[in-house]
Amino acid sequence: MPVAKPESSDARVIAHIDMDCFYVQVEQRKQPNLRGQPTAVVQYNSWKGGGLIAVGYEARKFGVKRSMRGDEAKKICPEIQLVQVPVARGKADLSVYRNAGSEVISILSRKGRCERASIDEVYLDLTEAAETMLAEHPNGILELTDEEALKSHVLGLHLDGLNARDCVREWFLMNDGDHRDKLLACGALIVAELRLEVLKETEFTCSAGIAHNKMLAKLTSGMHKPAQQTVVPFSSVKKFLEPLHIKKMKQLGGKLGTSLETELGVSTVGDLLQFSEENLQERYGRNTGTWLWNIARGICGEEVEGRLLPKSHGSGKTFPGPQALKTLSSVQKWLNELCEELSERLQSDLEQNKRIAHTLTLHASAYKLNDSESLKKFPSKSCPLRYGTTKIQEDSLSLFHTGLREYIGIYNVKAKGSNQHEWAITGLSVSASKIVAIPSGTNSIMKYFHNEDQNCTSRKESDYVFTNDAASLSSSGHGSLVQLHLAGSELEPGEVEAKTQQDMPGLYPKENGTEVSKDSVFGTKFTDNQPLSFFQMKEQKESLKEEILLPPSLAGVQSWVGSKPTQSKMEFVEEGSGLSVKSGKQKRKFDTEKRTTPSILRFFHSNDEASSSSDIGATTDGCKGNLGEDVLRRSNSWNYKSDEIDPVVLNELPPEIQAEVRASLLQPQTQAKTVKRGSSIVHYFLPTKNS
DNA sequence: ACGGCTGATACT
DNA sequence: TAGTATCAG
Repeated sequence: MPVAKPESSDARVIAHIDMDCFYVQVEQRKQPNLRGQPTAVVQYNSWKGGGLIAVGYEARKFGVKRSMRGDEAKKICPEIQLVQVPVARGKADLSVYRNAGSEVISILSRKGRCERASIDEVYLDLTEAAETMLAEHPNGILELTDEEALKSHVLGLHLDGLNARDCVREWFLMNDGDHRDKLLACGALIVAELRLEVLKETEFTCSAGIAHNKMLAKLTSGMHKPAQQTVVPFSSVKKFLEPLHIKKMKQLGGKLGTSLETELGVSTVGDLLQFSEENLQERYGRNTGTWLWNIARGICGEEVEGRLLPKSHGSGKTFPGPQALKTLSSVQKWLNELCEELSERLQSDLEQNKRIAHTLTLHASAYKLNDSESLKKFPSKSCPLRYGTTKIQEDSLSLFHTGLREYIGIYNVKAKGSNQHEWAITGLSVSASKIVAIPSGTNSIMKYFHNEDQNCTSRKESDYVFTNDAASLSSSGHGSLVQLHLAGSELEPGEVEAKTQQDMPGLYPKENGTEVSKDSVFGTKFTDNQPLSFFQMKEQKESLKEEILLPPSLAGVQSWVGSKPTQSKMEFVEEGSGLSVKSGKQKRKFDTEKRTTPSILRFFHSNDEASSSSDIGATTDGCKGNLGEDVLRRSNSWNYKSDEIDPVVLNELPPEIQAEVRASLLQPQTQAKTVKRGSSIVHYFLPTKNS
């Protein structure tokens, strides 16, 4: 749920940009003859004309609404042009809209920190740009105000008698005005400029809200559509919010908003003001309580995250009612389609953005026939993600089996075996998450992630095994380190070292290495045959929480040990299809814990003996087989908390590495506190230019 | 027996 | 953690 964040004392300038009926615009650009005509985009069309997912403004005049069926829309608006969403692999494919969104983002990210909020929405932090502009034009910005900015809507402006336009001009000029409002005026100018650039370069129009925080910007970006912008001066916040229905507020459109209405009798934001923070905390918990208290007053400290790329990719499809999947083979067929799309998107993310996803998750929805517990939810399952279409397909199917067994229950499995008519699948989706950027300058790693077609015919260098094992490997026992194993590769360790060094100049410390302090080590020891380089984390004084500090992709290229382990306390164990590492200490721990295994992170592995033999069981029924068990094992196999990188350690790294580590951090919300405003983390997420 | 598909976030 | 729930558009 919502989380409260204090708002900094300094005034910020935040914009929320919202593309106007985006999918429709994309289609109209593709087919210019549709411009000016009532248009909507529909998804599938065999059943009642398909579902509308975007409606153009001309069509809205007729009362056409999103989530109407195509047939309904035709009734209301016979002239309506219904454009279908592209279909690929038997399902809707939104990639053209995703790519169009990327075009926009790459333009908007020019002027400040930029956060991709959704496929057609963006937040911008324009504080620095606005401050700079104001500093350069202390006597007013009239000469800068262009036509577009003067069309802004300024909330709370009294338009008594005067021409609205003159009022706005006056507001932009205010010499006596509040400093904060002057900043907003600059922000409005910048946004107007950006919107024009977007229009010029993409042919898309958008609307915008400009305010001191995300909440207010978001709230107002949609107030005047299409192709207009709205400013929220500090002084008008209170009056603006008071009469607003609470369900209009982001996060309050659902159950929480309903609860406020029914339990507290609150219908407008103003009504919320009567409740003390303590009261709200008692009812909704500390975080949510404070958050509610704050937003009622227009306070919202949420930062604009510098993120231009999505944090996950997914591909899914529903199979409503009669189309529900009732056989394993139909499930497999559809999973294969979904995985194919996902794999394609992962591959292009890798090529365009140099990012690697680490987790594969399967979601399904199902109902049971003739069963009292037919409401039970199908469990989601996940495992480490291996690149390659068929690997993703295999793993997804295993995850499905694991989920299915849990769903129908172990007893039924035993009794009924492969009875195919106890369940029906109404929805399937596969997604890839924990996406981490590969540090720049490590292009060599790219070739280890190619498509499986290439994979089969090329060398077997894909035998790297990233081992990422908290607390088990460091000599101290408390620290952690991350290692890259070279298992059975045709490349010799020396070759790899040379390669890596060549690709990452400056990555390795100088000959004699750095001084190693007692508590905190960025140690690297080279011996002739045993290059041993690793980060060892500082021992936590207060807690023994395990922590792994680097995303595996980073860690993997920055440190590795030869194929022979040197640490005396370790033993390498062949287990299933991968290498495991155990320390004596950890062994005990694992033995007492249910189905825990030493950690192994394998991004991929070769189409090798070990993997194919035990990895994925037969796709037949598998009520008894250990289908999915390997997957389950892998799913426990790694963890790290990148936000727990010891700053002492981090600061000892070469500057460029530091930057990369920071850029790769997961959990940006904790990071946001320490990131200086305007420090350009976005730099590491270069926009992808889609042609 | 239809609002589909895709994403983010927070809790546990 | 992984898995669930909620929310949004």
